[in-house]
Amino acid sequence: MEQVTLKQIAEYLGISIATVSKALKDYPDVSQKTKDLVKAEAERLNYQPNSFAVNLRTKESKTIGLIIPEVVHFFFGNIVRAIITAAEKRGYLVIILQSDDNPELEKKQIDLLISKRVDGIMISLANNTVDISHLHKVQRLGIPLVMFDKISKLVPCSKVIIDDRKAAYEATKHLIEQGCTKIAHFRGPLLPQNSIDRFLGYKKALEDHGLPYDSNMVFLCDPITYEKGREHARNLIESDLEVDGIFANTDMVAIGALSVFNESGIKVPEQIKIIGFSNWFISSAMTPTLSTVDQPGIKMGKKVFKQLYKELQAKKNGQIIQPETVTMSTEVIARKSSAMSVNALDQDDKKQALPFG
Amino acid sequence: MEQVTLKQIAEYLGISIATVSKALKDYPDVSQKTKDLVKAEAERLNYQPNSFAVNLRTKESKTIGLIIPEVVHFFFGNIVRAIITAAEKRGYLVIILQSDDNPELEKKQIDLLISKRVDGIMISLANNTVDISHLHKVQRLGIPLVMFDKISKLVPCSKVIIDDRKAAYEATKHLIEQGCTKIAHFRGPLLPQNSIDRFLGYKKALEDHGLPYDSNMVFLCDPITYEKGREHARNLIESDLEVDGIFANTDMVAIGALSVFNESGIKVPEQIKIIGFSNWFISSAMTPTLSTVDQPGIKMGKKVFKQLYKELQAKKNGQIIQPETVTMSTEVIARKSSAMSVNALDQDDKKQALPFG
DNA sequence: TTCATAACCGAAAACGTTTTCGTATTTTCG
DNA sequence: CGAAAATACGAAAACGTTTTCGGTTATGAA
Repeated sequence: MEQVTLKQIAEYLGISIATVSKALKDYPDVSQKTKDLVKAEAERLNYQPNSFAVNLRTKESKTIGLIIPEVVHFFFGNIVRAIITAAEKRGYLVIILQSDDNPELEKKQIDLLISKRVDGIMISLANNTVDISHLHKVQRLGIPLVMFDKISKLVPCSKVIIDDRKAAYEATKHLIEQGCTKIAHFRGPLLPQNSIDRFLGYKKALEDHGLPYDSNMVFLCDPITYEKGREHARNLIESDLEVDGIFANTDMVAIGALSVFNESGIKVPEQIKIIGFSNWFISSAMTPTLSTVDQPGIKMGKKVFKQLYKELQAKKNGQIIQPETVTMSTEVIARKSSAMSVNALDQDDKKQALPFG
Repeated sequence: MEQVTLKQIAEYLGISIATVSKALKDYPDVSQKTKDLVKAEAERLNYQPNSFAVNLRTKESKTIGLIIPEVVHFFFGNIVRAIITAAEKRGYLVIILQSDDNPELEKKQIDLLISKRVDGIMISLANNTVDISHLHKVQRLGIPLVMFDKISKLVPCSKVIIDDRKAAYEATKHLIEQGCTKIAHFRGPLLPQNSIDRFLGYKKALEDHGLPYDSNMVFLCDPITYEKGREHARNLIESDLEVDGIFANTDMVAIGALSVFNESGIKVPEQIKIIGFSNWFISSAMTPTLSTVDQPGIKMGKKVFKQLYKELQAKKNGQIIQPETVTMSTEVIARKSSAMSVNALDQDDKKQALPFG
């Protein structure tokens, strides 16, 4: 029932606590004989070190914190999964907190993690976080910090991101190559760097291909939801705008739009082509299948932890490490929703997102 | 940079550590004057108790563990989110581990949580967990344990589940009420109680409505994936089975089947009606929208934590608590994929057009 | 004044581990 | 054989907190 302690093993064997401790950790100044004895006894009693005491003594918890806006989100879900797995391999556990895109909450959660004395923190910012004093606090306390996806350039820490601008450029370019000349953009909120960059990439692609930019063709989705996608698709239908392509900030929005077109008898991709963003699993299950931009969640998660781990090690060894920014590459996944002709092959759809369940 | 300790506050104010500690916790044997002084100083120095020391002293970590088969899963995602939020409100943090439906891993993770000395554990079992000795170990150590969704009846702990059998019964009944008489079931793996119960509910509904049960109409989906749904839908089309309805073990499978029908020009719901299970968000975004059974993830998550919290409190007060099993209610969500045809004659014609092959 | 009582404070143990440093014993080898 | 070196072990401090219990001072009543 009660957990065994070093003391009990020591008393049983008639030796000191110190020796028991050292024997279990293979210190060189313990004879092989006592090591064997101690280990056997520890095994027999099913000894497990009391991590509270270890934490107090070693001043580390082997626990790291992760704050994300939303767990129930395909992209983040993949990242979370990858981080948990990678961390576990290195003996770290992950405490996950969800900010609900609420900067106040985010701040509180940082404080919580600090008070729990986590060894490091990984965070993807809430959409409208502007005050970043809580992150500075983390750095002031010397706690390794890695930001990903939704980052702030004002915090001098390592970051793992994708090149949203380039990705959006490629997505828009894809539509152009498929023959679109009047491309609308369903953009995300005004504040986060991501949606700004995606918007800029869209705009740049138009310019580079000699297409006019028209601000009426940009629809603001705040929040970025399925419903907003539907709403703007209806707006589009009722307006007198001529549109033959849509680049949506995220798959959710694209799917919303797609559903409206399906219901209204507007043919996708014949009458209008659509491309989303993130490559959620579900995008490959739509009818027609949704073209999108693959955002490598799993790779990113791995990288995020790897970076944090590097800094944890550096801190242990008393080294100072320079912040690094890693940019992950993305890839346009061409599916039917942006196909040039109905006959267009959908064969190279091997790049599937991971299944849900 | 370095965190402030009680000792520092004590030295600064020229009083003892004990008094500082007690002042901060409003012990009655400290004068108001010193309380004010201490609190002001603590505030000024931004004092935060060292949780390692508190843990060691109080023997609790204010941290609980959560093991689920898959984070990237709509249903679990909702549960996770609800648990995290509820836990946070009570001052608990949640360590999340993902078993990947792997019993070995599950076992290791339980050990990890035990060694981290979490105050309690919540778990949804891996699909093919049969050996439950690790759970008995948890109970032997007196760690409060709550199981949910994927449970084992062999473990005497509190459980939060849905009545899968009844839910499946209702879903099947719904199809019957919509006019289906030849209903196939895409079932889940053989082991987990969930898929057994859903299968039994399906069978019972057939019997109660005078429809014959045919084991050829039951297709095993192991694992329960989109791909399996597609695969069996194709099998169905190529077979000479007459089928006018499908009850799928989960939305993912249903969506897989739906996509095959869409591609093959088979009209849903006119030629075949489909109902899924879980009410993933995406089911409402399909074309046609997918009928399903709503599984209240958020409510369940709240309940799971509430139950665990109750047991944590009981343990603190030295009380013994009887395990409780809470059954959450589900609800059939009727959407287009199971809608009755507008024209009854039309429906009859279609029925004759079957089988597909 | 004297004693009982209340109010306030601090010494110290305890939680279980890690690690330094000192000491006792054994071994080595000229 | 004796000194130096290697080997094996333990005492004790430290991590920062909580809490018991005893002691000191102020307060009030007799």
